[in-house]
Amino acid sequence: MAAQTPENLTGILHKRGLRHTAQREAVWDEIRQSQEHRDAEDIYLSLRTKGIRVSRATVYRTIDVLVKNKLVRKMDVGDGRCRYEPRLDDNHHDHMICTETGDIIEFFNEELELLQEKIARKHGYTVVRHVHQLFVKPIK
Amino acid sequence: MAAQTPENLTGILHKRGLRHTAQREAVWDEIRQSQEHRDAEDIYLSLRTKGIRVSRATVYRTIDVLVKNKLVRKMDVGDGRCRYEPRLDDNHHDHMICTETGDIIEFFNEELELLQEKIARKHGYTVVRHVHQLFVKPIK
DNA sequence: TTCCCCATGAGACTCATTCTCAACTGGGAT
DNA sequence: ATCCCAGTTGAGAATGAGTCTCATGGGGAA
Repeated sequence: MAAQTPENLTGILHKRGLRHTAQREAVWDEIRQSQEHRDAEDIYLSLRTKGIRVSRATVYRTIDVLVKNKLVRKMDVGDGRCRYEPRLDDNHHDHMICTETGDIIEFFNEELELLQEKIARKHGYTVVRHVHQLFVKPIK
Repeated sequence: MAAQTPENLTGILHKRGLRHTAQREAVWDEIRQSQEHRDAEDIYLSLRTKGIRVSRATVYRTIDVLVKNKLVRKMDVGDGRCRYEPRLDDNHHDHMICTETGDIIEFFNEELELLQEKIARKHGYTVVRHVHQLFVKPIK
C-alpha cells in the first residue's frame, strides 16, 4: 500500500460521507508529522501550543475516525493512557517497551506472526488482531 | 513451584511485615476458588453476596498485595477493567480472547517464549515480562 | 447562495481505580 | 493475658482518561 498522503484523508472522509474540516486535517497532520507514540493529551496540547483551536473532544473523536480508517494505530500500553502512531506505510509491527527509559521500540517477526495463527487454529480459532508487547530492559 | 496453599498467604504476609487479616484471607480465597478471569468489582460483589464485610478499597488494595507477591496474575484486556486469576501452580501462559463470545482461553507455547527473548536480544534487551493477547474468532 | 446535516466546543459526566483520614485491630512486646 | 501502635480498614471523596450532551457553527451538494 502506498504512503498515506493528505489526499488520503480527504478521500477517506469523502468515501465515508464524513466532512473534511480544519480540525481533522490538523489532528492528522500532528500525528503524521511526529513518528512518536503519543497519547491524546499530548497531541491536544501540541496543537493548542501551535495556536490551533481544537477541543479535547474533537481530538478524541478525530483519532477515532483515523483509527477506524486505519490511518492511525492505537496501542494500549497498560498505564491508563492509549498511545497513537501514524500508519504511514501500513507495515505491521509490535512493540518493545523499555522498563527503564520508557522507550518504545518497534519490531516485526514473520515467524512470530505465523506461530500465533498456528496456535489459534489449534484451538479452533483464527486471529483477528493481537496485542504483543515485550517489557524489556537493556542487557548489562 | 508447589501449589499455593492458605499457609502461603500467611507466610508471605509475615515475610513482608504485613498483617494477616480476615479481609485479605477472604479476597485471596475468593480469587483462588474461582478459576475464572474476574474483575475487581466481580470479586467485591461476590464477597458481599456471601455476607463478607469488605470494602471495595480493600479489595483493590489486597489484590495489589497478591499481585506483587505473585499469588495473583493481573491482566489488562483493554476494555477498561483489569481481570485477575490465581497463580495456583505458577505456570505461565498467555490469553486468547474470543471477539464473539468474550471467552478467554489460556495458551502456552515454548517456541513463542524463546522467540520473544531472541527478538529482544537482537535489540540489546532482555524480556522482563510480556503481554500477549490474541483476539480471535471461531473458524466457520 | 441556500440549506441540510454533520462537526465542533465547553463542560458535564462515566467509571475504574486510587486516595484520604479517622477509627480499628493484628500480633509482638511486656 | 494485656498493652500498644503501626499497619489496615471503610466510606466516600478524588482522580483522570475518555465519552456524551446540546447549542452553535460551517462543509459542500445542488
